[in-house]
Amino acid sequence: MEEALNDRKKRILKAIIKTYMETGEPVGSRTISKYTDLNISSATIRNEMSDLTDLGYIVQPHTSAGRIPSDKGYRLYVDELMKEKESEVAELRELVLEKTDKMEKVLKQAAKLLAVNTNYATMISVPQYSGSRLKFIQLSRVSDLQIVAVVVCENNVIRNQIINLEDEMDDETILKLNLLLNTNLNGLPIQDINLGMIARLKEQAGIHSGVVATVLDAVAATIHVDEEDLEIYTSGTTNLFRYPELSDKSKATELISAFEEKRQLADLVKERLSDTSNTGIQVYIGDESPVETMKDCSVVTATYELGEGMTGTIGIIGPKRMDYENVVDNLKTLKVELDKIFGKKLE
Amino acid sequence: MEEALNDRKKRILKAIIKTYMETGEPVGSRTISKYTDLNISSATIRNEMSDLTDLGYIVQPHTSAGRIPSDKGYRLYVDELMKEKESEVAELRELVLEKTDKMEKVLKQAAKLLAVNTNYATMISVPQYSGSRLKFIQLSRVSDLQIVAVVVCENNVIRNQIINLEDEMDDETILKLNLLLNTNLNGLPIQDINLGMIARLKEQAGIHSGVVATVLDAVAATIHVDEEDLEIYTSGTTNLFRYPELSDKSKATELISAFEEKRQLADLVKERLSDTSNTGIQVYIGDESPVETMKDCSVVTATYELGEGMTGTIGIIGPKRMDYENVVDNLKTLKVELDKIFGKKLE
DNA sequence: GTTAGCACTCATTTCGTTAGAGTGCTAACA
DNA sequence: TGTTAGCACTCTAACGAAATGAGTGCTAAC
Repeated sequence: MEEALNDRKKRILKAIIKTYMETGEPVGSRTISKYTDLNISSATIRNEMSDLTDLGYIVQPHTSAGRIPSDKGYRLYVDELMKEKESEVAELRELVLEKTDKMEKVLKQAAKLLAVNTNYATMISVPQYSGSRLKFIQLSRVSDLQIVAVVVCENNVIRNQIINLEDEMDDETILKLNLLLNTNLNGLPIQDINLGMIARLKEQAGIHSGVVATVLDAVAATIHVDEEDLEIYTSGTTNLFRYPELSDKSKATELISAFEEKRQLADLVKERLSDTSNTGIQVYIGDESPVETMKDCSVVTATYELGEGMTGTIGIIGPKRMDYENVVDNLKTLKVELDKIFGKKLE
Repeated sequence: MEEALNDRKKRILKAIIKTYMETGEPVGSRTISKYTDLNISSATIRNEMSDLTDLGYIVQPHTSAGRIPSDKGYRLYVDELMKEKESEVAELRELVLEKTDKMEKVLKQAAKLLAVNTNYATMISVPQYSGSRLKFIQLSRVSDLQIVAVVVCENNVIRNQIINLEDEMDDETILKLNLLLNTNLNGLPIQDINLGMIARLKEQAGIHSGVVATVLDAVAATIHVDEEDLEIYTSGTTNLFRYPELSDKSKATELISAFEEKRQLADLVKERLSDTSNTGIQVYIGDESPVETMKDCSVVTATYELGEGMTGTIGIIGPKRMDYENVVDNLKTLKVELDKIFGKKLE
């Protein structure tokens, strides 16, 4: 029974899905019969539809209603039927991203653009900089009892933190500390700078160990960003209201909360990062989604890179009947666009 | 006709408002008649209600429905009736804010807490640091063609930016620039560091004017944050779904969008900042709101300070029938709590 | 001034009916 | 054997009439 569908069945399935994508209503045999390409009577369509139902590609909400695609149906569409068409469509709207210095702004804008272009909800995660190497550390005195630690990574991400001291620290000590930190840490991958490493440095610092310990701890904290701190921008969440199948109160509440809280979105990002095998774009349909809340949606994600192992995730969340072609195309162009922007200068 | 209401009318109005706050349904004379405190028959109540309707404190959605408070009614409640009760209620839930170093985290958490405590939507703006003074600037070389500018303000807010150079810059020049910047700018209020000032500095720099100009511009940009950049955290937007009068699709969409876009929330913050006269907490009922989108809501805002003229705004947005006492109390305690945290150490 | 009583209004609910979309099956046709 | 026309059947959505009931306003009596 898991044999490949014959051509006609595929064409009918495709017609059903396309129609359902537009209308959001169950589609009946007569509608498909009038569908341009195929000249088959509704009765024949009915027979085929009956088969497709048995095979699990479409379902009937109730007797005497039309059919709607099942997850399995969408899956086939995304894997096979859609690709056939891909070359035909093309013609992408151009994504005009302002060239601005601030990565943050670019990303916010990208999310917004994507939302406007697709009419779905979008998210984009700020790249994590694990894997990147440390380029430069500098401690500077700001006032008597405060120094500021500035950490620059190879990919030009900057972190900083004010360190409050118990006792004053003379300029010479600060200079020494700077030297110590830079000679020992520069060029090291961020994740190698762990507690053990810091402990060894503390020993080397020797004399001033008291104050130095404070400073080193602070530096370590500065370098290591909390997992929790994963930043995510979202846009177009209210687009979800456009789709009746998602906009009843309880579903909408759950979804919008997910977008506001962002914690669940972070799971999407993690899922994406751990999935190394991939060409770049991943489609989750319904239950396939790594996020429980989105089991009535489809989620399409892409990763973008900006060198040195910094990867971010873009996600589009919409109804299962989302326009997969358009979404995938948009993601592809956005990926290219982001590469162009971030390939040159960062932040 | 604008005479003060007699005591009984006030008590009845208060009873109507309190009841409506709980139920969200128009309240009838019989309901009020059974209301504990007052022993008056429903017929009498009807007469009084008729008067209150004429005076504009309550309205009738349609003949043969109960009454609901008008904006004017709520206003009276907030200004007079509520205060009477305030002392009775008190007993605030304690707001437990984790003591963390990151201002950002504290604020996010505060918004969330407030949302959970009140069941309304909340926002909190990251304090702008206009008015603060410059404490320290440091340029450091990061690589051959890059230097990083770190700017620290008196309130310990740190900004930084990578500056890409056209030509190499020797250590001595960087040292000189550091000196130049610090001697000229330290202690100056941020807003005084404008283009004119920068132009003068450029002249002083003399020889290397080419490169120096780039650097100075970058520093200026670093210091001056866009008005647009006002950061706002929100929480509990989906709480708005709890109130039927706000959760029909079009209203909900508009409101949730407002919270996502944040631009409109920024108007709230601005309104708040320009309003100097105030004791701290402001209640906008319905049309009084500075934000058009929220004309069906009530908005309660408070400002919190963290020294050096840095002020942020907290806002609670809910239905007109919000529990004003509780909201105001919560805001008051949160203000105190934020003062406690930020009074000592920042960011 | 307060209250009981009553007629009246109007939104909401209920329930039966209808209309229509769509199916499944059978029988005929190529 | 695959395709099609035709028809009975199913089930939802839409409609409308009637019942319900909450609430008012007014009048008359206390």
